Amino acid sequence: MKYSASKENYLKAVFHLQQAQGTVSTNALAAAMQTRAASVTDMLKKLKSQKLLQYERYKGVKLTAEGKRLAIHIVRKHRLWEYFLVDKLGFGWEEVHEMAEELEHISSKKLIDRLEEYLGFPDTDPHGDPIPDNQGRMRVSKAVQLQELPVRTTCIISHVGDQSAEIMELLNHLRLTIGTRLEVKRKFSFDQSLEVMLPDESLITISQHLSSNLFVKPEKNLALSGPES
Amino acid sequence: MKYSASKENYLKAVFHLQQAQGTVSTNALAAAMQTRAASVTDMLKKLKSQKLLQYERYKGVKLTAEGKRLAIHIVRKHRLWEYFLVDKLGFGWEEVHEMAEELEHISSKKLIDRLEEYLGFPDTDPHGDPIPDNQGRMRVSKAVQLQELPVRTTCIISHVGDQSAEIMELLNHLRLTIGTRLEVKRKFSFDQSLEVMLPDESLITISQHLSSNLFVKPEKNLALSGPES
DNA sequence: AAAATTTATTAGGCTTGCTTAAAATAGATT
DNA sequence: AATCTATTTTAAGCAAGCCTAATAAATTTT
Repeated sequence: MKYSASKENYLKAVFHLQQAQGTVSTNALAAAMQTRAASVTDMLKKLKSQKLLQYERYKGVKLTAEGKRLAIHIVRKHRLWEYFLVDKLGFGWEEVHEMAEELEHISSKKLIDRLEEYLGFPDTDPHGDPIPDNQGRMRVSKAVQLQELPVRTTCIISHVGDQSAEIMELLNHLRLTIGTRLEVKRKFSFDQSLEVMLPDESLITISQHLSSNLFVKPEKNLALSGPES
Repeated sequence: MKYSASKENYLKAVFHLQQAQGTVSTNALAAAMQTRAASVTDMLKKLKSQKLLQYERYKGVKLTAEGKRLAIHIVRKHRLWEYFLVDKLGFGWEEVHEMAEELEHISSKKLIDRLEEYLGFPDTDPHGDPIPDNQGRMRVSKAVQLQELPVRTTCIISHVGDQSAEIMELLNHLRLTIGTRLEVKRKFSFDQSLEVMLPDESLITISQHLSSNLFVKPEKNLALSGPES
């Protein structure tokens, strides 16, 4: 069965929102889809009648197994195309999101499987997000928010929560990319900002807003190993 | 300015039809678009109001300069994606048309220019049709219909007029591909069929219907050079 | 040239995905 | 518990792109 680009976008948005929230509200969806709550209610009824999600008036929404399967497949397409654009066509990781928003709706399953093979079965997209395999299995990322790390921890940036051009502009300016190694030096309780050290030993300050969007893999801290093994 | 996939498809269809016919009738368009004449009339009014084509009721239709520019750009995208699918992803030339019908509507101009570069600025798509450059210039093919060649001429298949799966099935069966060298051995006036010789010296018969869809580049006949140099 | 036929257009209606404005429900406040 | 407020739904309507049926114009036949 084929679904419209609009329906696919709703499924994808519910999928992403329910990662965080469990069940998704009409207003949250309207914000994510840049549309009005009334439009969302309309669409939820249609998607419910197609058994792609569970929906009770005034009670929010959750994907069914089938809805989730479809959503993951769209995420897979999005991330594989992003990888293609960066790795093969030489785009910057900050400029590929919009193009991938269109390419993710290309329907051929065979095409996306061949593309994955051509790209060498990459694990993650250029933003560090995991790429689901053709069975919908996604390697779970053990990344945590930079915000949550204690002082003196070393870590590596593994992905970026927000995908906006604005955050990309800031990250480029600070010379932060996927794979950059950081050490948390200080935390300021006043505004929850962090001071971190880059590989070249320079120090920069990161706002709470930014650090909550930076996901990192903690690195075993060689300098001081804690009490646990 | 961005146009819907449907509008782009109409422009492309008018472009292809007016190559042959000069001015295009409503019914011809309806057949090409697999829709009804009434729907075509509706759409022609919209495209006219956007100055993409010249249209007078009951008098058929022609693209304006701007409409033609857009149509060529869509053809460019279609053919570059086809080339990508065959050359990079390893699809057969007979299976890529449908996928390219979707991919041709991806809007980013930068993407298609980068893709062209990545592919090495190919001249023709896998069907032998010329790929317009990013200024819309198309290398004019000097190909003629196989049908029109005189007996004893040698030629090379350069492209295929029809893009259907049916013609592909037949060509695969006869082992005819772009680049195959042929010599016209006999012409039968009864049904306009041809007997041609393949590189392995085998002889096959080609119907008028097929030979009018096979475009060839005449090769200078080395065996017997005619009176003209 | 009138009649018959083909071709094209108009009229009215459907679905999808969106909108605004009004009404209903849920959740919070007193 | 009653009221207020925020959230959500319903109602009505619009544009795009399609449909069928009816009508009009052009073309062919007689």
